[in-house]
Amino acid sequence: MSPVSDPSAGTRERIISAAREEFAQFGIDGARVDRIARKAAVNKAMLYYHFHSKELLYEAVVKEFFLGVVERLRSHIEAFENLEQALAELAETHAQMVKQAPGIVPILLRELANPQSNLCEWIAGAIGGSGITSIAEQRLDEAVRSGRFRKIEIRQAMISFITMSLGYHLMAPLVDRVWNVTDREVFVRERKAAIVDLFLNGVKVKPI
Amino acid sequence: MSPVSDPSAGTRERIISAAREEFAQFGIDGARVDRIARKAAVNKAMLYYHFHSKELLYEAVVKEFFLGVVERLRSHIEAFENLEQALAELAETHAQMVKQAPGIVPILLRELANPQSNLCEWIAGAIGGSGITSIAEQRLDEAVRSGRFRKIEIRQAMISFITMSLGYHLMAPLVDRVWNVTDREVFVRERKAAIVDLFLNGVKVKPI
Amino acid sequence: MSPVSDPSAGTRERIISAAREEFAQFGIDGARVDRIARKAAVNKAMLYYHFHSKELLYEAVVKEFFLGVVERLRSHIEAFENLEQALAELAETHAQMVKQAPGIVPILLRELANPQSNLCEWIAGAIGGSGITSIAEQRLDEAVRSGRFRKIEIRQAMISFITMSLGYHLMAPLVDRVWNVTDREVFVRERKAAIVDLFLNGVKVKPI
Amino acid sequence: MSPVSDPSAGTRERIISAAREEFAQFGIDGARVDRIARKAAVNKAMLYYHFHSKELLYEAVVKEFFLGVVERLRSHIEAFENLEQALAELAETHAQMVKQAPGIVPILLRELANPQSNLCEWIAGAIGGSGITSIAEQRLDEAVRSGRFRKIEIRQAMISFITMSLGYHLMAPLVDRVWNVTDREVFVRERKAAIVDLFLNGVKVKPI
DNA sequence: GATGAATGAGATTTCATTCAT
DNA sequence: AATGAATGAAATCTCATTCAT
Repeated sequence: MSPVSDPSAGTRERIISAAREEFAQFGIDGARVDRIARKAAVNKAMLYYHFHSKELLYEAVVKEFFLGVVERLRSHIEAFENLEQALAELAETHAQMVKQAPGIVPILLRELANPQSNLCEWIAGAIGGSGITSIAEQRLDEAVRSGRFRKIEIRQAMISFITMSLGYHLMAPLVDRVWNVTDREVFVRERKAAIVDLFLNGVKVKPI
Repeated sequence: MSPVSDPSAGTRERIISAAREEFAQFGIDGARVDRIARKAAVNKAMLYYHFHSKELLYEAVVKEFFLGVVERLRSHIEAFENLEQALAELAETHAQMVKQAPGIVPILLRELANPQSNLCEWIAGAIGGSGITSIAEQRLDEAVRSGRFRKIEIRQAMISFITMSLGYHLMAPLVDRVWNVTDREVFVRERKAAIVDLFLNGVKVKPI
Repeated sequence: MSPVSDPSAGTRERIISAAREEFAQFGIDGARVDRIARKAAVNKAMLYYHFHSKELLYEAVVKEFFLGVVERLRSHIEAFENLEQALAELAETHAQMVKQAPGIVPILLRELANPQSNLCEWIAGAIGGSGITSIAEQRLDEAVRSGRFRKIEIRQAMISFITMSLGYHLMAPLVDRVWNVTDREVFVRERKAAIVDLFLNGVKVKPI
Repeated sequence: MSPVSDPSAGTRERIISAAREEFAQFGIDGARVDRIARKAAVNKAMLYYHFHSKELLYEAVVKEFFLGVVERLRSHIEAFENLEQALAELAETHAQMVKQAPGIVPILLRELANPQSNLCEWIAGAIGGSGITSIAEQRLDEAVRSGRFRKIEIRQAMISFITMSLGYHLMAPLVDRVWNVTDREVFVRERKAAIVDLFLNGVKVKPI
């Protein structure tokens, strides 16, 4: 609630940062331009000087936010050649992302909920453009061709892993209550192992 | 946009139905009381007569909506003793639910996004209360004890299946674009088989 | 400045009346919605309830205003068969109109000044639709055919009379200063005779 | 909309010129300082550096504009001794002025509409100071004294001619629609003759 | 002379909610 | 149960003007 943005940062950055918080907490409709300005310690008119409208400010926030996230994802992933490690790393990255940039979860959720969202399109483009998915696809493809993995549908498999990993973080407020998860920190650590285990076992060719 | 509710239905029902649409499309903050009243073909004051406030109307809508859904879930699930069938049926039920009550997805997403939501709590209660999870838990437990399944963490396994199934529906607007899903109908059908296959393979004890 | 509208009048009427004053004094851009609401002794939101926007309120005001004026013009004119009397009556009506509905002059002036005005079109339609001009045209035509008037261009003649009569009222703030008109009341009385005299002399066939 | 002012012209001139356009189109209340600056291709602050306020800029524009116009009027008029020619020339000058400096009409109209305008006073002074009216008055006076013209009220006559000539240009958006003037160019040419004819016939002593 | 950023006051409009009937 | 009109508070956005450089 109090002004959180670094006052030495540029005005534009302070606004973006304050807006990110506000949009994360309240969504675009619930967000209040007044509050954003106050948090950013700028005159309300400055918002409009820099971003023209609440809507465009929102877009700027989301795009900047996801660009950063996607970049981090990409740089984390590509280092790994070993698929087992890569999966673990992916799950770990999801967890860290959620922890370090918590605003991204509600923002993403609300975009998923918005039937007119053109930002989903944009986000998909950013993810696709980063090459993450094609790297993953290649690795899985190799594993299947080499006979290490069963003849699974690769696309479905990728989506399964993503939903198990990221999907949990999105659904956590509900899942945690239904399954009585009390210490999320611990749970997430265990989950990382559990989903890699499930996935690999589900996918690998059985001996004999 | 046009009044959709059956005008012969009771006023209360017409309002609930119009409100469900509105809240699904716009969320609670984006929803407009005027629009709801117009869609329901009632005077705005009537809406307050029956529901006291936008907030309470929202709660009424959500609770009624989820009660129905949970009830349907439960009735579908409990019939099955065979776990393989039950999993397939669960995935199928998720798919049908999304198709027949499409408003539920955005509403759920926005509740997940709302940090102060006490409705998540309520929904979790409804799900827990329905006994679905405990039935599932028992079955998995038996399977592990009997040695058919590996010694997995049951809770994580359940969550993994749910996220693979329901999680996809929540994340579809993004996932479909990233992985270029064009015919969702077909994709969902294939997915049902894929996740049951992955799950069972991932979970079963391997033959020597 | 003080609330002038009859508080017993209907809300809509009070708003129209207050708005007429405001628009006459300040023009649409200079007008303030706050002031209109205060003058009409209504809540600002009422303006929007009844008229949707400042722009539409303005249109409503102008249309209502001119309809009244045109109607008065028409009823005054058509009584006269004698053309001399009709001209005098027209000049008199212009003078009375300006006196009794003073707001109409600035409003008309500003519409004339507005290149995008579609209200000028509308006003022209209202005038044309009232039949005033065609009555006038017929009478002049008869006078020319009968040989009482010279073979003048009727359209130019009509416009000449109108500009001499109404045009003075529009240009009065300037004309009065240039020609040092101090008592406008007297001046207007004299002018009525002067323009009828000039017009008839200018138009009539000269006795050999 | 695009910057129209000659960029090689001095800053001050560019601002004046852009402002003239803007004020002509929108009036002082509708004019936007931003737009003027953009059209003049200068920084907004520059505008304040040179003119101190929107109001003063407006005054500067109007005064410069009308000084030019009055000067042109005067130089055109005084050459003529023959009154018939002088009248024709006056009408012609009005027409040219409107064509060459079209912004002047809306500006004048809005000043006429503004009850607090002190610019009307100033314009009247400029016109009076130029001597146009006194020249005209003398000539008419001579004509009456010499017996060529009837004993008309000279002031009314002058105003009648001015309103017939200039008044048409002010009221053209309305008049053209009411009387279905489609080719204004042609109409204005014919009008010049028509009003001189009407005026002289209206004013001259009839033979016997 | 010139600029980009900043500001305060206020403009129009919106919206959940209530009142009188 | 039902309505049209009314309301207050607040929302978004605008705009003339000024400051720091």
